[in-house]
Parts: sequence; structure tokens; C-alpha cells
Amino acid sequence: MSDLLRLLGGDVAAAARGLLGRTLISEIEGASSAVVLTEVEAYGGEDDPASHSFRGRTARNAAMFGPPGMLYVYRSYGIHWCLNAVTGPEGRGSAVLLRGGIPIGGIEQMEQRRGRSDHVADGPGRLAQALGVTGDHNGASLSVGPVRIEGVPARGKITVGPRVGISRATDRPWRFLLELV
DNA sequence: ATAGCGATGTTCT
DNA sequence: GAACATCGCTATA
Repeated sequence: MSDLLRLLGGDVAAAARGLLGRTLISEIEGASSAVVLTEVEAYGGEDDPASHSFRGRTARNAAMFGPPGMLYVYRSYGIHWCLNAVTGPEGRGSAVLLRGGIPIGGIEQMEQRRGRSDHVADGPGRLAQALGVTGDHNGASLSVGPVRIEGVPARGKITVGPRVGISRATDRPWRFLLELV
């Protein structure tokens, strides 16, 4: 089993921390774009009131209940797309929200998709738009699909804190940030 | 620098 | 009808 799948198959908080510093790549519409992940959040299964899977399986969150290493893409506030890496055993419903990264490849393509050259991939909606990811990619494999996580984690200083933008279970320290060395 | 607000699909009360 | 794992514009200081 690959290093990535072993990481995603385990505990969601450990998986979130372990995803920091890894490279997220999209190969979409013939263009390749890549970022180093610097901000992620863990979302648990039916035991986490802040998770989309808290109330069980629905049409939207079905991918969350799939096997680890699957991509879960959902629409946020009816406008943005957001990416998650599914973790834990199949049926658990846990995933890591990919909230931001630093562009390292295909930067012009990302700036073009974003329509600006600042704040290119710092934020979940911005990250998805920069990489060209949409609901079409929901359920794809993060190992061999058009959106992949690859490589050895970049080194840096990790900061832990409460998840942002939620109103329930705000006490869980499940937000992880990486400051590259 | 910070605050307010509009956009809008899916889920929940 | 309201909330929501957001973002970017506008106004005010």
C-alpha cells in the first residue's frame, strides 16, 4: 500500500496533520497545476457535529463514506467548490478539508482561473477554483485521478487550532497550518 | 484595518 | 424559511 493510502486510512486528525506539506496536483483540461498544502481541517464521521456526515449519508456527502483516498467535492454557500480527502475505513464518513496551499507549478494557469494574481489558493473555495476542480471530480481517486496528492511532505512549523467557519464543536483543535521553512 | 453584505445550491427545521 | 466547512466588493475609519 502507498504511503498516502496508509496515511488516509488512519485517524482523520493524524491524516490532516500528515497531509500538510504534500503536493496537490490537478491535471485538468490539458493543464497541470500544483500547490503545497499549508492549511487543512479534520472532519470526523457521525460523531462530529460539524461534519457533513454527522446526520448520515445523503446524495451530497456520499463520497465521504467511500474508501480512504477518495476525493469529496461539495458546493459551499451555493457558489464555491471545496475539496476534501476521504479518510478512515470505508463507511466512516470522515475527511480532511483542504483549505489552502502555496502555488508551485502551473502558476499562470491558476492565476488565470482565479482572475487575479494575489490570494490564488489561500482558502478552500479559492484552492478549488485555482486547480480547476468542480463537482465533476467528486468521488475521484486522489492516487491515480485527475486530482492527486503526491510526494514527500515539505518541512515546516505546524500550528494547531480550532476549525474556522463553523458554529458547532468549535472546541476541537482540528485545524492544522504549516509555515514552510 | 475592519465591518457589512450579496450571491445561491443543498440540507435541515 | 433558515443555516451553511466562502468569497470579494464596498463603505467607513
